[in-house]
Amino acid sequence: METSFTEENYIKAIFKLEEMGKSGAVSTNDIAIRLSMQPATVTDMIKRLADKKILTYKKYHGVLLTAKGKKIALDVIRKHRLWEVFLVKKLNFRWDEVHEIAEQLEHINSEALVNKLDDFLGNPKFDPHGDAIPDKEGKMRSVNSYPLSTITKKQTYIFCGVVNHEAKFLQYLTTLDLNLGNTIEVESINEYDSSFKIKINKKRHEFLSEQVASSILVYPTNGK
Amino acid sequence: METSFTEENYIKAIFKLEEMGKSGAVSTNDIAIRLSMQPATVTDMIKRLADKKILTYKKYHGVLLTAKGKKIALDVIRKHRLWEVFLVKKLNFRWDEVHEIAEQLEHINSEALVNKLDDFLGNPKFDPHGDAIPDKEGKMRSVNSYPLSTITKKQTYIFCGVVNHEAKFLQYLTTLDLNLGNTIEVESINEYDSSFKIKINKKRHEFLSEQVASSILVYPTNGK
DNA sequence: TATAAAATTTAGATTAGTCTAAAAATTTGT
DNA sequence: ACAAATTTTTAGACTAATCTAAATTTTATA
Repeated sequence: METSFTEENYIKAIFKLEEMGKSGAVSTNDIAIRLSMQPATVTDMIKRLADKKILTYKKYHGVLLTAKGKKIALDVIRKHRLWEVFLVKKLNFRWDEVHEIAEQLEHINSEALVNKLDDFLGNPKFDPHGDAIPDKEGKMRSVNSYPLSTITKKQTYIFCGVVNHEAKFLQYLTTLDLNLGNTIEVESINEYDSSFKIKINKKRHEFLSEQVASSILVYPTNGK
Repeated sequence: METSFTEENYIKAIFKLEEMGKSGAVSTNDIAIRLSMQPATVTDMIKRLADKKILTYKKYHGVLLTAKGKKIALDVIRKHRLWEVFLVKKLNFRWDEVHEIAEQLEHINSEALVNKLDDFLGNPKFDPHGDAIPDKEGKMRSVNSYPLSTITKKQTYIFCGVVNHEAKFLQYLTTLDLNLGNTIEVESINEYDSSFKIKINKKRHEFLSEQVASSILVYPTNGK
């Protein structure tokens, strides 16, 4: 019934790959790459997870989480994101410092703890990177947001999340003083290199490369 | 350099046994009993810890922690006790509920986290059971307290700690509404069964068996 | 559509942490 | 001080999680 630290990391990785891949089974290789592990190791583990009914596995054809597997993944993600809120809001960590610590805290096993933590934090719906926090049942808000790089209309958007959680990237946004919830007014899009000229919070003008724009999620100020 | 979850539990157990035993090496058997493990398993582990210079080991003659081993133990104890304060003061857990959760949290590895947690809690000196919290350097307050059962003088004492951390025992104290910091006035001591008649906070009269009195730590209100 | 390339699995090995049973060393009780 | 009891260690085995190398299956391409 219990899942080990290691198993939880596999389950989380598979959950994220399923989300990204949109439809279709998740391959052994993709899991191996995501976890920096050898494919042979992954084969062993997915056999064990299949025995535990956490996923379905067809030899040479990848895996899919069962409902049970998805629930475990969502529980771990819930804990990860709540702990990130705690670290930023209560302990004053920066948003680029919390990921590694939350990777440890997410495996602490106590239903009472996660629920009391949730209440203590005021039942937040989003973590410091703008990711939605699943509730006890695994349900979470779905926000219609898009990478800034896919935007073509020159209008005003709200910066509501990041795709990339690397410290270097987050620190770069901090140097721009670009924070979650800020408005981003698209002033022009460079056809040649797909870079953006924007105005942040109706005040400062900034330049964003395509690389940066593709890691920034926004939604339009009007429709949402 | 890093210590595993399992190693940390051995180190902590040995530290506590050294404290209890007062002088002399800690035996394989005592460690095995404390950790509910087979002596053969303990022998294996202490060999590994000796290789890592965490303790000194002489075959058939038990172990003693090195300075390095003691520092690791104190770091784990510091984390355990700070997390207990967090659970009780911030998340409203009862003092009888926090031990198991803190047993997990104490192994989270992040110096920044423990130090920020310490500050967030206001740098507490004692945990919810009255145990002193080591600081960054491993130093902690030493309080001259004694089990109530060793008291012979009929005077007023302060209830400042418990020896026994079992939930059942703590819950019993809660039903008596006997809390850390309360005054305990010793009214009489039964010679026959060593039980105590006391007055709590100058208000309520209660009866404590020798068994309970031996798990309660007090210090006199005048001298300390 | 046959074959080369890529992905996946199998086989065999390693380490940490655990066990039981047997052997060895120490301690204890006359 | 020696035999019995107790404690500790050794030997051999197991599981979870990992690896490398070789074999197999699938996929892509010419």
